[in-house]
Amino acid sequence: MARPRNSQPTDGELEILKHLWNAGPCALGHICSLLRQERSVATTTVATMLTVMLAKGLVTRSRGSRGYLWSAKSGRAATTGKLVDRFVERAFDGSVHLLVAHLVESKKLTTKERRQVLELLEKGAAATRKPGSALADPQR
Amino acid sequence: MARPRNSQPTDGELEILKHLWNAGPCALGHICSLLRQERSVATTTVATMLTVMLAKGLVTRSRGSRGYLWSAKSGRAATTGKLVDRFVERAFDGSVHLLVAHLVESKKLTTKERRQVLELLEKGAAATRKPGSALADPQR
DNA sequence: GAACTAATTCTAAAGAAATAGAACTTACGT
DNA sequence: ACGTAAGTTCTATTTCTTTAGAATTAGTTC
Repeated sequence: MARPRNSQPTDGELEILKHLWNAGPCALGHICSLLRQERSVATTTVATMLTVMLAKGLVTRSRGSRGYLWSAKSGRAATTGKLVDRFVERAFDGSVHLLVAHLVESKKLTTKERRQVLELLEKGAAATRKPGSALADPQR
Repeated sequence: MARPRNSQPTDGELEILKHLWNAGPCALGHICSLLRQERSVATTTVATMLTVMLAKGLVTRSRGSRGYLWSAKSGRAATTGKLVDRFVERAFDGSVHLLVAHLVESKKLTTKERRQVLELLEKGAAATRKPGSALADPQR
């Protein structure tokens, strides 16, 4: 069987994935119009990107009325999780705690956001799940 | 006047910056030996990267006994902050709150880390909260 | 001061990413 | 059924990153 070829999406690929997550399976033309809400792009450019993404295992496709319907292969949460993992590895030497400390210490969180985070932590701590628990598995 | 050319460091460049942050101004050879703790790399490769980084405004250099001494231009915190900004923009459409929510909801934070985050938040938010708030006790 | 070696600069190739033109296929509407 | 527009595939260019050889410059050492 073909190796999964576990590549991370590039910036452009991520834009496409976001639209696919929002809209579900799309034809090429629809993806193009979604992207064109932000910037101009040729149809063939998007087609080439989708082909690359197919080879990378980021999208799947099924026959539609005309051509294919393209879908994201992994869900938003799973993909985002991998992106976070990679970023933490790259910028914080793998320490999530360092990232969170940075966020909290920087001015990036408003007072309101801080309170919302506290609430989230409260909920999370209430369940007191030990590490390794199957809860919140991003692989969906 | 020369535009600052405000580029983000690539993965390889970030590795070099990390070493410069730790070690302070270094000669080329020293940077190479630091990098070679992880992987093998030719001296000319590192030299080329440093030249590119100089053009990007990521490093500065001053005359040393032999050749230059290279230094990171911006500190760790400032650079990391920009990296976080960019990542949040890219993966979470600019919402730090979404990133934090993801971290809290995923299993990425251990119970201990969660408590440490709470403590950090306590410090930061202390001014805005009323004494005796139930939020102060994560183990409840 | 001659040899050794660190460092620099120049050149360049390979790979990834983004871009799109050209040509071909095919479904849809009238 | 026939043309148009959508979709695909192939090819190709540009830019960026990583990589490093070759040639050169210049301290260090003996």
